[in-house]
Order: sequence, then C-alpha cells, then structure tokens
Amino acid sequence: MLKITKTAEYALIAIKHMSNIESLCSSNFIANQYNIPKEIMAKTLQKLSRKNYINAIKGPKGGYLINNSIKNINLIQFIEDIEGPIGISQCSTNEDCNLIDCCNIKDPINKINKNIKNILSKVKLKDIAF
Amino acid sequence: MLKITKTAEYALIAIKHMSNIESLCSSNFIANQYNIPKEIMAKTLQKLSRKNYINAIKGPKGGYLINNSIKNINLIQFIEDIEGPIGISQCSTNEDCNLIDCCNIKDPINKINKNIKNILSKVKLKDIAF
DNA sequence: ATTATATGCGATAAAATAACTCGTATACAA
DNA sequence: TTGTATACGAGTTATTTTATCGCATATAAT
Repeated sequence: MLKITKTAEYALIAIKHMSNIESLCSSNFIANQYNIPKEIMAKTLQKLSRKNYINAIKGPKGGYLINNSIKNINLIQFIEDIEGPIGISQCSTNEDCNLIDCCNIKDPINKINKNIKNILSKVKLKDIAF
Repeated sequence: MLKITKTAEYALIAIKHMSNIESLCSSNFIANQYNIPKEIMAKTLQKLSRKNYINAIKGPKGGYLINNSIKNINLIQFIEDIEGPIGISQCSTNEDCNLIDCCNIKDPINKINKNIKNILSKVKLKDIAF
C-alpha cells in the first residue's frame, strides 16, 4: 500500500553512497556494503548509467562515478524516470479504467494524488543524497 | 508505484454512494452501478460492516446503511483499518529490513513518509463522500 | 417454502515485484 | 597475449501482492 519499489530504494542508496565518496565505486562493493543482491544492484546501476545519473567505467579497476549535475532533480522526475509513472490509482496515470463513466470519487482521488506528487516534487536528490 | 488497492477504492466508492442516497442499498446494486465485480463488492461491504463503517440488514429487502458518525475519520485511519499499515517502504511500517544497520537513506525516507501520511491524515471521509 | 439478501471460508488467477542465470563486451595488468 | 575484474543486457524463475471467483450457510420478508 503506497509503496515505492526496491529498485528505487536501491538506486537512492547507491546514489547516496557514491555522492559521499566521490570516487570510483564498483557494483559489487555497494551490494556487499548494503546487503543488496549483487545482480540487482548491477542492474540498477546499469539503468542509472543509461539515464546518465552516473557514469560507467569498464574493465578491472572500473566502476561507477556519480554525475554531480543531478543534484536538483526532484523525486518525481527520478522515480518516474527509472520506474514509470506515479499515481495512487489507475486513473491518476492513465485513463483506461472501467469505472471511467460512473466513478464517483475521481475528483477527490486526483486531488490527493496531486498533493502527494507535490510533496515528492519538492524533494530533490540533494536532499536525500549529497 | 505508490498505489492504493482496489479494495480501498471500491470501499470509498461504496461509502460515497451510500452517503448520497441515505437509504438501504444492496451490494449487487452498487456493483452493477459502478461496474465492480459482485463478489468483490460483497466482500468489501462485509469488511466495512464488521468495522462499523456501515450497518447490515439481512434478508430480502435487506442491504446496507451508512453510519453517519464516520464523517470525521481520516484517510490514514480508514485505509489502515481496512488494508493494513501505510508506508512508502518496509522500514516505515515495521523494522525487519535487512538493510537495518547500514541503510543510508532511512532518515530522508521516513521524512517523506511522514509528509505523505500527514496529507492523508488531513483528508476526512466527509471530504470524499458525504 | 421461496426468494433476496448478507456472511464467511476457501480457492484460483493475474499482475507486479524481486531475484537469479548466463553469456557478452571492455579494458587493465601481468 | 592471456587472465581477470568490471560493466552490459537478454531472458528466466520465484515470490509476493492484488484481484477475482465459487459455494455453502444464515437471515428475514413475502
């Protein structure tokens, strides 16, 4: 109920870690340090790399490096970028709901949704990491 | 991602409907009107009845009647009552998380969680139904 | 009795999330 | 040149959560 996914959590943990050390850091290291499954951490970092939150350096002595220009990205942008749209209910993100014509709580639901998104949009990555 | 369940949605729809008509109303009627599976609506209403949000009257010509004293119950109370604890992450609701000792984003996550719960606690049932 | 309703246990289906496997590419170092 | 540590990515499996369905029983009006 109202949960964010593990992937988003793991991504934030990794970003936080990398923003602190400011030096090259391997996927395995983070996975071990934070007790996260290696393969999942690897996939998460790959995704972050594709989206340019971090930069990858291959080969032994390789690893990832944080991209410091992401500090002002807010949580809505971040989560939707790596996980897809956020919404407390189907009709908040897309319109194919079989209640569409008769739903009697659409307005208040969307209001609540806006309020929650508003909170998340005010939290920047620098407020969590960095 | 950050979704409420259908059961909670259906419950709100039913409460909204019953608060408008103020007269006896059967489970099947609501299910039909709002295009919700009959059995699910029935179960949802049974739950609401057990928790005293509505009152049940058995037999033919039976149905449910809303309990008007619920107007000031807020969404946190309501959702947690029928669905269990709300939290954007495991550590927000219970403490058995295998990151527990090393998690580096616990504080900001809990802060965000509090903010979201704060929004929901300010929305009363009368703001959605009634 | 018949019928329309609620009640409640149980089972199943579907979807979302999380975790794992394996093979490939890259680049450093001996 | 070969071995190794890293990133990359397609695909599979497992787990959990959410959603749905079925049926037997209880209740009360007619």
